[in-house]
Amino acid sequence: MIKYIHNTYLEKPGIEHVVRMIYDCLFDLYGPQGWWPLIDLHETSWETHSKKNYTKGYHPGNYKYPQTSDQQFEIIAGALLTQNTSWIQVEKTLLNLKQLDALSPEIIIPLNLEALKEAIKPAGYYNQKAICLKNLAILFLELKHRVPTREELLSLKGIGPETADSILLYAFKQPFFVIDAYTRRIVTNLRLVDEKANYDEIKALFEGNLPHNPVIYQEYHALMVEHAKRYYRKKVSCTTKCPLLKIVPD
DNA sequence: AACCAGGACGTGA
DNA sequence: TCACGTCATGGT
Repeated sequence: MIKYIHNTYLEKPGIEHVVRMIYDCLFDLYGPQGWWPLIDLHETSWETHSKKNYTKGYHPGNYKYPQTSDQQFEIIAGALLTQNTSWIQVEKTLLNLKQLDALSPEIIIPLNLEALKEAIKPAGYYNQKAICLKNLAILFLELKHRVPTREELLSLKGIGPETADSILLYAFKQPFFVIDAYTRRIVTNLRLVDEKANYDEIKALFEGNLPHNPVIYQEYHALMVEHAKRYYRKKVSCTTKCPLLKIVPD
């Protein structure tokens, strides 16, 4: 008996196995990624990090972050700032904000808008991002340590599905899988979804075939980014050499 | 010197 | 719904 389902990936047998195998393969290749990066981690946490993979800001194998309210807000800010922007530019902006002592919502909200825009400049789109960052700060305080709903985040102008999921997954450790441009390129190249699949369809591919575990979601997403940086750059991309092609059917 | 980077939004078809 | 232009800085 044949089930008719719109999404092509559901027509393929064993998709759950494929999704989990990709994770195992990437983890074997690259190891834990230590997302979300934070601009300065406590010195005491150094020993608990696997030193050899450690890059500034990342904390591979350590899933206890964020530990403070300010770290939580730093992740939220980073998720917004990195929209269509490389992380190096986001780091500059985060350091600018830190210099203004503005990496906390209480300071950002009353901060002079022009000063905020100036700090955000390295990350681009500074006019929109400055407004949005203030609105995020306001929402964050209104929450009073409650976890926001996805709808609350999406209701803010400038917060789309990926940023909302990033905030929920990395700042609040909720099981919302993040789909970014890299992840899209990989799963379409592997023919796991149709090329014109929308955000929610790709999201469902992962959420529907993995344990609803935020640690797995975090690691998986970060691994996809690392992998894509090696095989799926827009220029000089070598998608035909992607090692995952060997373990995926077809 | 174009092209791209861990997107989102407004518009018109 | 969906394709397309726009937002903007700084790397390669």
